[in-house]
Amino acid sequence: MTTAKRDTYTPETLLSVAVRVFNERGYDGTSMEHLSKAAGISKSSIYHHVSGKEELLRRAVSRALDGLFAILDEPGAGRGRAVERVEYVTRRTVEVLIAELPYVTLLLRVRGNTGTERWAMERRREFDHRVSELLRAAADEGDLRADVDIRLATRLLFGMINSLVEWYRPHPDATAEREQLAETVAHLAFDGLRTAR
Amino acid sequence: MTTAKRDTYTPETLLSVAVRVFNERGYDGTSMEHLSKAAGISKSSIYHHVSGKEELLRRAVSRALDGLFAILDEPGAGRGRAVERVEYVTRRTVEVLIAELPYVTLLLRVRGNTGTERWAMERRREFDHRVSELLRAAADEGDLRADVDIRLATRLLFGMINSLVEWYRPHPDATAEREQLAETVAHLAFDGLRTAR
DNA sequence: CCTTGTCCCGACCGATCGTTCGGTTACTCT
DNA sequence: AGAGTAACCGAACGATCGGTCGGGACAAGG
Repeated sequence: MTTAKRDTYTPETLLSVAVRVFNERGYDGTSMEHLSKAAGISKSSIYHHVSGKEELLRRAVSRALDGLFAILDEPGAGRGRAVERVEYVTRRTVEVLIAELPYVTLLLRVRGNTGTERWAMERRREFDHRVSELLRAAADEGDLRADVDIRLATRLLFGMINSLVEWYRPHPDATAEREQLAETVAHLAFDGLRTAR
Repeated sequence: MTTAKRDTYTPETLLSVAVRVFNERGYDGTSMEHLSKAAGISKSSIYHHVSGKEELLRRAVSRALDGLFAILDEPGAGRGRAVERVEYVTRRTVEVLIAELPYVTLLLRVRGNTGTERWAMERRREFDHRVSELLRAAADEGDLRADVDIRLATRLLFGMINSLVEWYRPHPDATAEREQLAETVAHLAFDGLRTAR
């Protein structure tokens, strides 16, 4: 079963163009006219492939959310000491965020103006909550500093990771770079910036 | 010289309403109609106080930028070892970010669609660069881990700090809470999350 | 009383928004 | 060749966009 080569748009290829423009101009700042110029087809032709602007948003954030939630089902997130599971999830979150960069970028920027956006925000909160539980478990096992509030630490940790979408621009063919980035993030989060005292 | 009490809007009081709505709906997602409903005056009356939507944005991000740049002129940012200056700027950035939370929030979300937005992004990059130079100096003095790339560390540090705007909601009358938050952020960034090994 | 200026309003402007529609092109299958 | 259909288009829809305009309400000063 081979996928026939197409020189026309599919919902998926159209999505990749749309997400790029959404991230450049913001979702609300992007008109269907902008999308049609970027895709090289007329505005009305877009509606042959997708039902409208909001479906493009829904497809994009769904892809991002699926990638993130899949991390929690991986073996590394479910066995070992909690602190090791947190480190694993941290690293993998960085990797997924990079692998699906434009989609996660869009996810992290939704403001809640539409039903789709509110649904995405809720799912994202759920993911954060699952990781927060892991951090809590690691604290209970004595592997995290006792003087730091867990909810605060969770938010700062995600703040650091999620900020990647604001500045990281991947090199092509640089899987090593990606792994090292994940390593550095985890290293910084758990061991800090300062030299050992 | 006393400021006469007013029961009508000034550009400043109107700004505080506008910024709140901008942050709730996004700048592009906010119409002048939205602002007029939130302010309780008609759409056309807004133009009696400000020249238009973009002036509101410019006033808001200017206020945020002025607060941030003022940190760099404070004595604590200019004397002592570089690593201490960085810690000071980190703490003060958190404090200013909280003190001017809605304005900084708006600043951190501009996408560059208009001239005002691009100007704001450029000024913000300049601030980041100034702090990055401090980190570089601290690394040269041997006070930061040698195995971490400075530009990467700068971005992660700012990512962590700036993420505050996404979740921190200040209590009224909680200056102690604010100082402790700044302390925790600095502590986490420089000493890490893990218990001492 | 009348003027002056501040503050505000409803009505309206041209432009643009997301979306729809009727119809044309171009490829696939028989 | 002819039928069927996926892909696409220009034109237009009602709604809403940011912004303008002429004028009314009201307080202060004469």
